[in-house]
Amino acid sequence: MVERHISCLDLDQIAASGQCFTWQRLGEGHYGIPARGSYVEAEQRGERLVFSCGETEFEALWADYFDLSTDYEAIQAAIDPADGYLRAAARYGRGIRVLRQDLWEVLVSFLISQNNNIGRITRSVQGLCRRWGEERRAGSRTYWSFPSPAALAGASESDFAALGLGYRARYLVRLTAEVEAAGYEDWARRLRAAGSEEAMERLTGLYGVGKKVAQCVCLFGLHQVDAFPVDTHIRRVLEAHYPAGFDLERYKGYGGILQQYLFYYDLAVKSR
DNA sequence: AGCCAGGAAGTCC
DNA sequence: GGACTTCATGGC
Repeated sequence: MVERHISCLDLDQIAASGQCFTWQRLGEGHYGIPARGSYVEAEQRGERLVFSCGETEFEALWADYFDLSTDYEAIQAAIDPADGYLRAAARYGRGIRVLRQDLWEVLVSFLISQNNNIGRITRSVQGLCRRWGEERRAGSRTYWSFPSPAALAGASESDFAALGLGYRARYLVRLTAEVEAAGYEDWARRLRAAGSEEAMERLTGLYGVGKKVAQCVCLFGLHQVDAFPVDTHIRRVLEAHYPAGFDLERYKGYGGILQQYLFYYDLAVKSR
C-alpha cells in the first residue's frame, strides 16, 4: 500500500475525461486501473490517495503514469486572468491530469474514438481487452490487459465489427497489419524518438489515422503536451469563445493540458 | 425521426 | 487544396 497527498488529481474526473477507457469503477473515487502491463487499485478521499501497490512499483510506474512530476497548480496559475472561460474550465476540471499511457493502447483507442461517443468507445475498447487481452489476477480480482498488436493481428474485420466498431473495424485491421509489418517495437521506438512534426507525419501515414487522432496519440501516447487535438467539442468551444483564435503561443509547452480542461468542461456543460 | 458522437477516406473540381 | 459525401452504430 502506498499513501500520498496529491493535489490536482481527481480519479473521478480523470475517469470521465475521455482519455482512457479501461479503468474499472469500483466505487466513488475508487478504481481498478490496468495500464502498461500492470494493474493497481486507487482510492481517493479528498487529496489523499491510496494505491494498492508497493513503494517500488509506485515510484517505477504509477508516479509516472499519473504524471506526478508535472506541476498542474503552476499551469492553472499561468492562465490569462482575463480569460474567464478558460479559468472556469480549469477550475472545474482541476483534478484532470494527462496520463502517460501505453502508446499502442492510445493509438487503438483513439482510432476507435473517431465520430464516436465515449460510452461506446469504452464498450468497444473493453471488448477488445476481454476478447484478445490476457485475463490476469490481482488479489481477489481479475482484469484484462490491453491486447498486443500481435494479439489483435489474429482478429478479422468481422470480429471487430461484432464489438460495435462499425466502419472503423476495417481501419483497425489495416492499422494492426501495418504496425505488425514494421515490427511494433521498432516502429514504436522510431515514433517515440520523433519530434512532433515527424510524429504527426508517421501517424497520419497510417490508414484511418487523420490529424485529430494523430494529435491525441501525440498528447496521450507520446506525452507531447503541446499537442492540441481539435474535435467536435473543441471546435465548437473555439468558435463560441475564441472567435479571434486561441493563443497557443502563450501556453507553449502545456497547451494539451488546457485542451483537456476545455474538453472536460464542455462535456459537463453539455450534459446539464 | 433525425442529429450527434474526441473524424477520416474517397471523390469531385 | 478545399468542399462534399460516405462510412456503422447507439443514444437521445
